[in-house]
Amino acid sequence: MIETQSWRHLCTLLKLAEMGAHRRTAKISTEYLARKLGISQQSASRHLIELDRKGWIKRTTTHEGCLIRITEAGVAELKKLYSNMRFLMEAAYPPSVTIEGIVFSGLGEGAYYVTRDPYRRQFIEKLGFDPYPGTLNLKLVTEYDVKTRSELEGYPAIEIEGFTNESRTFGPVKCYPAIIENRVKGALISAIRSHYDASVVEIIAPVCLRKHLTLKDGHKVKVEILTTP
Amino acid sequence: MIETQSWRHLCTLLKLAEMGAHRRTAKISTEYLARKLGISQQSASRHLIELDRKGWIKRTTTHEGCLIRITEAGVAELKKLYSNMRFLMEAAYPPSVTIEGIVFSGLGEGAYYVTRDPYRRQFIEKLGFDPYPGTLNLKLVTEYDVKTRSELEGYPAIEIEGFTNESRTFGPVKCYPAIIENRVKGALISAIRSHYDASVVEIIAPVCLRKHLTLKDGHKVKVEILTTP
DNA sequence: ATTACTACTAAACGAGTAC
DNA sequence: TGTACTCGTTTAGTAGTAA
Repeated sequence: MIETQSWRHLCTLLKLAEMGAHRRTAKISTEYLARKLGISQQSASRHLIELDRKGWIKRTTTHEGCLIRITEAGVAELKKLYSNMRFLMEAAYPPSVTIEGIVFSGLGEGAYYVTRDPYRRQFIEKLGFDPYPGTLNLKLVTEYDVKTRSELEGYPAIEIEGFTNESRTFGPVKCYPAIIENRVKGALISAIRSHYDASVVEIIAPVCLRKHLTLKDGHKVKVEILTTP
Repeated sequence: MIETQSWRHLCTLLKLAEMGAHRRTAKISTEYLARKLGISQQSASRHLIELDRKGWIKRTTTHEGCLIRITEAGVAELKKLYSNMRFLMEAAYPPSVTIEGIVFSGLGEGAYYVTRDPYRRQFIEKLGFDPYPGTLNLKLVTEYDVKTRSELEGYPAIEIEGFTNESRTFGPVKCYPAIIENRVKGALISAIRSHYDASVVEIIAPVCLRKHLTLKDGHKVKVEILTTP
């Protein structure tokens, strides 16, 4: 989110802001800034030169110290970091989690459920794609993946309503938008079939994932689940 | 506020938090972290070791990556930075401003005003000290200092009410708690005497500043004004 | 007083590689 | 795959000092 090279400059900028330079032109000597940063006067001087070159501060050097004002661009950098942190500290759940599982073949009922029209229409409406008729089954093999998947239950999901037709009842389904193998947008769906345990997940996508990603049974697949729908 | 040496670690910690490691144990390979930070895998590895040693993260290395969880101490560091930034970005005025002025002798009326009982009782009650009978006059010589002083008008001040006695009316006074020469707590007072212009300020303190700081006319004095009373 | 240059030192980094 | 060590290189930091 923020380039590493910028960090050192961001620190200095933050300290300048603590001295009020983001609201008003502040008179700050390099020696004073250096003391506040715990570095040498020479380094502080260099930092200021670099920040100026970068356009993050506007500076006038006088024989009594520097008159420093953080520019719009500089303030924008600080705000970026701030809103980033605010999101981080105040969000109740992470923006995304990643799990890995091993491809295996189910009994093929996935296709049956996914293509039931009441489900399908909701997938199109709420997920934004018409799912390929079939699900990709993944077996979660590590304790970490199973735990991560179970934590998903606490996060907000896209709810697909259940329905009843002449012969039987189809339960509600929770969907989590996901990115499969960093490339394909799809969704993790839960509870279509309750007879699989917590160590199994099913993935749908607008395309046939097996073909599209040339997957075979036993392959390991990475799924990044987006928790902010 | 934050030691310079910590900043590099704080960056890495922040990135780990972005991956959710402040809420849950996250599986993060050094190579992945390195890519996100824009550094080498070796450096990321070293950073993790150092964060672990520092007690900011708890780590288990496996052959599939590291299981990383930010500790209480680590989260505390992030929160410290966050609240620091929040204060910075959301406050309407800086926590303190510093001005410098040259000592000069007034006509001695400062003592008269400061010792009027209705004023004096309010100084004791609202500023927490009994002012030395007399004011230190400072002439602001740079444009910067005059401008800074004028900005003070917009900040919240301690209000001393005016009063009327048998002979005349004494106007209200605004006070700003201040630290003089980094050592003595006092206050900048405004509008006791309106015939001085904006380039003059008067300082009161519980002690005689001229004696206490061995000041003479022409000496330069630094006053840090606290804007959060 | 200041700022900031040059020359040098210390620290961080990353390539190669062992495990 | 992974992590993390050594070691040469690069970068950041400091001391001295000119302006």
